[in-house]
Amino acid sequence: MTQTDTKTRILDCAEQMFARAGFHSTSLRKLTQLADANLASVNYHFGSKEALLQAVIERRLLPLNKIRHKKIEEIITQAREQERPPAAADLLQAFVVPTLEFRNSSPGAQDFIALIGRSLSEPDETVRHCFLSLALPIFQFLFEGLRQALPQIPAAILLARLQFIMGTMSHVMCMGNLNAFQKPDFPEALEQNVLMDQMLKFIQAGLEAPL
Amino acid sequence: MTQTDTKTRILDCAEQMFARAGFHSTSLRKLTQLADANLASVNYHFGSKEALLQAVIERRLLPLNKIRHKKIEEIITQAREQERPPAAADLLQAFVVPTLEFRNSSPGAQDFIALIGRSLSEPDETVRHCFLSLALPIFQFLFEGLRQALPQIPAAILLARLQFIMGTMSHVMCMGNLNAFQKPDFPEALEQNVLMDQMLKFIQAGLEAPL
DNA sequence: GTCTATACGATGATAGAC
DNA sequence: GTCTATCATCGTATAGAC
Repeated sequence: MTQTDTKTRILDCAEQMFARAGFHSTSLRKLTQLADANLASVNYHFGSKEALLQAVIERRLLPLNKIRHKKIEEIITQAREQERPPAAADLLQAFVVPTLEFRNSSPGAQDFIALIGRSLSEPDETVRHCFLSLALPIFQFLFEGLRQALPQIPAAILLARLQFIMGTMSHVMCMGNLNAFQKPDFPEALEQNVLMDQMLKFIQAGLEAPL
Repeated sequence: MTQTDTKTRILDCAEQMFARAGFHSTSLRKLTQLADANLASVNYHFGSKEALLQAVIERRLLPLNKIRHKKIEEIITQAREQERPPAAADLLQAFVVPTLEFRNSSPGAQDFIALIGRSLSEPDETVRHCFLSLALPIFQFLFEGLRQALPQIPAAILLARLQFIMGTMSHVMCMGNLNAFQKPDFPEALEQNVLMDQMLKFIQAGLEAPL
């Protein structure tokens, strides 16, 4: 065993490469080379390339989801104690802010967030499912909270709006501070914190848009 | 020459397969098999797989962008004649509505819209650039219109909001009516028209969110 | 000009011997 | 755990038939 064991090194490299080049464009040869591991070690430790992806996502998403779940739960119980419905803005923040904090917690986390941001619109069924199966419970929990917060909005419409929010988020998470529209006569990209603050304002306004 | 010529058949099949399985997951062998063409014909007609993608995108995006450009221009000149700034909602509609109409114009167009929806968050640099280079001018034109419509919003923030809008749109375009969160105890997906109407309301509200 | 058949070199994931 | 072999498949190039 070296400083970090083979399995962890593979996970770290996979996270980075899957995020930056995409799952299918990442070859196990390059990956194991970068991770200073043998080509066959991926199969040994994880079983297959897809199982590696699953492991990469699980490693970070399960803890993150626990935090998000707890925060959302706090908002809901706090509101119930005060015998009022939870505020939609609070619920959104409880979901988004931990994601952002997590994202800034380590370099690998940033890659990871980009990875899951993309997973939502992944063409490949299996890859998308790999992410969705782990993410659905927290989406559902957030949705239930929002139902209480905004009972005047029909459930189907609220769900659609939640999807819009996920679209916005996943796009921002993918791009990071890299502005896709960057051109000479375009304004400079916003500072990261400001961008995230603006995103929250954007999705809050959209969520509560007039019917 | 058969009913449709080889080049068109290849374009049609590529559009469908790139959209549904992704660019890298689509092999030229399966593609040419489906298009009832020879493996080498892609290289003969287009030069390479990437050039084929470029051709697929150009074929539909150039005409669509012309329509969008014209509509946006109409809104702007109309506003100028009445010596008032254009309305942000009108500009957004001028951009979004032709996209939706186009999307419903043919089955292939639906695949195409999904394809470009995904292109915005494509990990592969070359694929993303292939789309962005064709889409940037119309983004920029829309941005200029929005600048006039909402002069009170700082340019950098407005640009960020335009990015959020593109994120929402691309997500919806990718998914189509397929609800990613579909689960037993979730509400039914909205009808297509209602979904699009809701999307417009969402992005309009987000765009004009309080600073 | 179009299309076909076939070959090439590279790379894919995986499995079995060590 | 590693090394190496294996075999499928990839995108592309080319030579020649219609």
